[in-house]
Amino acid sequence: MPHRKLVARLQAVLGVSEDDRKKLANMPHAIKTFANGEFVVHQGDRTSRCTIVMSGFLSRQKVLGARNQILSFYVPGDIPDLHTLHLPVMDHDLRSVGPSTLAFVTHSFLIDILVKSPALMRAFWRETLIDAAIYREWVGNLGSRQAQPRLAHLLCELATRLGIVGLLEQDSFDLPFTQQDFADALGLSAVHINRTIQELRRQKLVEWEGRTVRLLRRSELERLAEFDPSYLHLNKYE
Amino acid sequence: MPHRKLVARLQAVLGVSEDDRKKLANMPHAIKTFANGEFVVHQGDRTSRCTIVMSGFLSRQKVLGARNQILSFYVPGDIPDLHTLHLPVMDHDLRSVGPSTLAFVTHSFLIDILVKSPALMRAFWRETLIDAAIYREWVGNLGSRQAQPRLAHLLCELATRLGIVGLLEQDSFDLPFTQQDFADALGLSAVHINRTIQELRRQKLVEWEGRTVRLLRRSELERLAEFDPSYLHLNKYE
DNA sequence: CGGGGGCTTGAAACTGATCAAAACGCGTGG
DNA sequence: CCACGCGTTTTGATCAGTTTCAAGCCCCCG
Repeated sequence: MPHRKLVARLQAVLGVSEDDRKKLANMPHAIKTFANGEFVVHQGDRTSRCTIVMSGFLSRQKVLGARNQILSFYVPGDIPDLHTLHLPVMDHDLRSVGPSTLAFVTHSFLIDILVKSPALMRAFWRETLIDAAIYREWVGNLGSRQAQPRLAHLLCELATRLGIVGLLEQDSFDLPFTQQDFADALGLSAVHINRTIQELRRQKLVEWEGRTVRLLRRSELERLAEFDPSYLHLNKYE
Repeated sequence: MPHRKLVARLQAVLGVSEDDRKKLANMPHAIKTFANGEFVVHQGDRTSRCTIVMSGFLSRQKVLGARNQILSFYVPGDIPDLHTLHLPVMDHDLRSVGPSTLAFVTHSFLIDILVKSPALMRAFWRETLIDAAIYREWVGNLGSRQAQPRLAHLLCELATRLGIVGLLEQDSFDLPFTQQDFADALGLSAVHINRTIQELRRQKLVEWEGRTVRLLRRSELERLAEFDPSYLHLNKYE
């Protein structure tokens, strides 16, 4: 059952019936692995299938002038292009950060099961709304915080989202991101990201060696980042 | 028929049948006017109705540290809190910028007509997806452009969105926004917004007196802003 | 006529960018 | 097993864009 993480997420986010759970578990799908940096979908593509992240990470990005702006990250269990159900032309790229394994499900199949199950429709719509809430939070993060709290906020978000799908161990997680990736996501230069990380290390708020990040004194870090997870709408009634 | 602008928008965005159009036109609703700066909904409120902007402007905002970050603007025809259908707890404030007239429609009524009309469901879901696409664009705008193109991009977006609902005359439009509002939206200081406006004026890219903005040499301005309206998904098949 | 909010201006301070180079680490091929 | 090479991280120095603070101005509204 390859969609375990997706099903787990949908359940965490909104009660899904036993019947619907079966439908999800038995979705016809194609599986493909992607190498680091490989494009999954290009800006301007018209697509007729959705992507489910099974392992690894994706970034949504857009080339703006000289920059490669990252608009969001996706973790296992996410459906980064669920919106293509109703907006089939991609207005940005989807790219693998580190190696990843993805499942593809056709729009027609999804539409079919959504039409038959209002609860599932609601759950999927809700997923796209939470995606939007995350962008909103990023707008606030980029618009109003300086480098240190800005980076801290992203780390808190990633930790929380990874926690939902069981990829967090004692506030520690593996990320295939380079410092340049953080720079691209946060609107800062790679050099400044480096110095900001060092500052977080110096303050004993994170351990960060290679691709492994551990949040120390997480509540302290969340205070610094003004992180309030309510925008992730983890409670299925909110 | 108070929802003319909304109906016009939904038609522009996705074909809606004659029957559905009637349903929309006859929605039971309450109308209320708001003064400049008045709050429509507060962060944390649990709401059971949606708001349609009939005239004026709303801003979605959140207090972050010392800043009052504006996350988006809404123009006539928009439904700024459509997402509360599935995420009833607001994670930010909704506030009138200048005086506005708003219509309120209950969730229960909307759910009812959406369940009965898949086309309408699709149209509304799509609206929330376009809302998300706008946030994405803002993330890119804040993360990768400096003051002048950043402001120019926002102006181009507002002009385009106002154009859809017929509030643009020869690239000229009225905005009740102060320079501080632009600062709050763009993550810049009011002083710098002021200097940036002056620079745009000096380059004869805008006329900007009081509350009236006119875009001169719009294509030039769009080039400066790297503005590509495709993210607004005005074409109903994209 | 007075008051106040918004706009404008100037000067100084600061955050983060840029440029450049060195150090590090890791996989590959010899 | 070592040497090479390339991408990433780190460091230093200088530079640029933007903020902050402060004051003055303008204009509309009461």
